Amino acid sequence: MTASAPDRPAPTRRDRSRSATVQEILVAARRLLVSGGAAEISVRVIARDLGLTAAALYRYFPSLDAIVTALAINLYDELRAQLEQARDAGPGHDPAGQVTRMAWRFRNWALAHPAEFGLLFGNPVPGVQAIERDCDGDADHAGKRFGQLVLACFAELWRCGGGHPTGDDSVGALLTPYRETYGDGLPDQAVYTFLSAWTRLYGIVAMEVFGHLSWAMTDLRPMFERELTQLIAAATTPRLDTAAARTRLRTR
Amino acid sequence: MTASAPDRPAPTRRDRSRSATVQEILVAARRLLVSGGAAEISVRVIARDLGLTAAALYRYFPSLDAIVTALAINLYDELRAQLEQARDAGPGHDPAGQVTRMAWRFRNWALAHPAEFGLLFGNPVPGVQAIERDCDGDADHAGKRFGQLVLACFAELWRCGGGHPTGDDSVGALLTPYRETYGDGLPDQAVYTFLSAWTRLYGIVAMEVFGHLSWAMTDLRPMFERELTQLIAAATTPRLDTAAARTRLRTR
DNA sequence: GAACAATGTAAACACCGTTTACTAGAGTGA
DNA sequence: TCACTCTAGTAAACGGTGTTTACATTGTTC
Repeated sequence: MTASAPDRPAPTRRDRSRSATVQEILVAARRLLVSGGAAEISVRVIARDLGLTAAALYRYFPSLDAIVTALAINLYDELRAQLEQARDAGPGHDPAGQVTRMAWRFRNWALAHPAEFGLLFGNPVPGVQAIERDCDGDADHAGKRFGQLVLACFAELWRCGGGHPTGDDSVGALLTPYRETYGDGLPDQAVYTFLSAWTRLYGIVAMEVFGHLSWAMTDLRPMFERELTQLIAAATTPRLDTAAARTRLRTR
Repeated sequence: MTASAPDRPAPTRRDRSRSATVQEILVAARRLLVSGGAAEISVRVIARDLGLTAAALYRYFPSLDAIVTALAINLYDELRAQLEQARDAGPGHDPAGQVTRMAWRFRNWALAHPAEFGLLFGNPVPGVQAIERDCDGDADHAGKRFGQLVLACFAELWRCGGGHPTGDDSVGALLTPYRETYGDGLPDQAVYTFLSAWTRLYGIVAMEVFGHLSWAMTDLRPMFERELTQLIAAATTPRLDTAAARTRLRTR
């Protein structure tokens, strides 16, 4: 991140001091994010926290948006590390357990860090959109890497569950962005099922974190749990849910 | 909204001029919202648009947040009107068709008005949170009225579909906020199924509007369609999905 | 030690939300 | 009609923001 050349040019004392300051800036930025949302992040307040002038921060970041961007990348990394840890916190080859643990870890992280979740997965913010814009086609895209992490486990679950391709492959055409990055190692149906599952879980977590369902429900944990077990089942024995629903509709 | 007393005191010429200015303010605020998100809404820019001084706006709204709040209420009303129109744009008694049309209208409105959707259903914004805070327990709560509108049709669909209560009523305890406002005219299972359906559709729409799935998928319309047909089926013949999934899990 | 890049500052610019004091004018009751 | 009140507007100010500029200082390096 800090070293630009592929052959590390022996980080000097100033380099270390510099990256330490960068980290201090991001820590202060996160404190502001937590205290009152992304709008609260301010160059002058961060500078005050570090005992600096606002103008000094421009030696480290070209703009406020760049600070928000760097913070968002950090948060993506943190969340990804959380999921990796959850994935590896169980027995050897157990894709169902891995996916389950990762899903729960995601929900727990989101509820414990609502402001951070809002920055990454809520309303688009200029600094966060920049991540997706500037890294187009790059495998280093934070959102892609995050999706890829979960998808890898889900794919293993799909394979072990004996996922057969169904006759319905109408979704294939929609997956071109995915194909461009990850190729065609997985059947359309597997990728689609994963994206549908991810969307369902995201919806529940977002509803809960944003409080948009608080007028009706106190706790969305049971809903998350049901959805999750259903999704694991759908991944191991695919087609059952959708095929049943379609048959049911046709016979009405 | 403008008249405070229950017996209208004959709106004078000044009253009309006043509410016209209020509307102008909200129109300008919406233009800013559309142009670049909620953060773009600014007292001074609105005033400039109307040919006024910034201070003049404080004769109409006590703060910028209050303007955002009023705008959000307006948007809720607009969306509600859209859904009502979609509901009534079909044959007489057809709850399944009504719910389907409302769902599609919701998605279309969200995609056509991403900034507005973001204000209402995205990251919590101070001015929008105020709606939910100040109207606590009040039936005039915008979010509640919105939910109630869809729920009414869904409930009719549930009744006509021969919805039976299942043995699983563990979700009842979670619905206390709902019960406090709407009483117990509907079985727990019906309310829960509705909330689950609403959450699923919300997740898909939010993913698409916010662009969080653009790295993998171009168009979430087919996903929305599948989810919707599944949900209609689940409402008319409940228990089938969850019961099947649970049995499937148990026999693994 | 001299040259040089990195890091900091102070000051300014153009914005922002909000408050205050003040004024022109419309509406109203005697 | 006159006097009074209330409304809707203004200008000016206060403290806040992101950002740029010119300048000073410090640390590294030859």
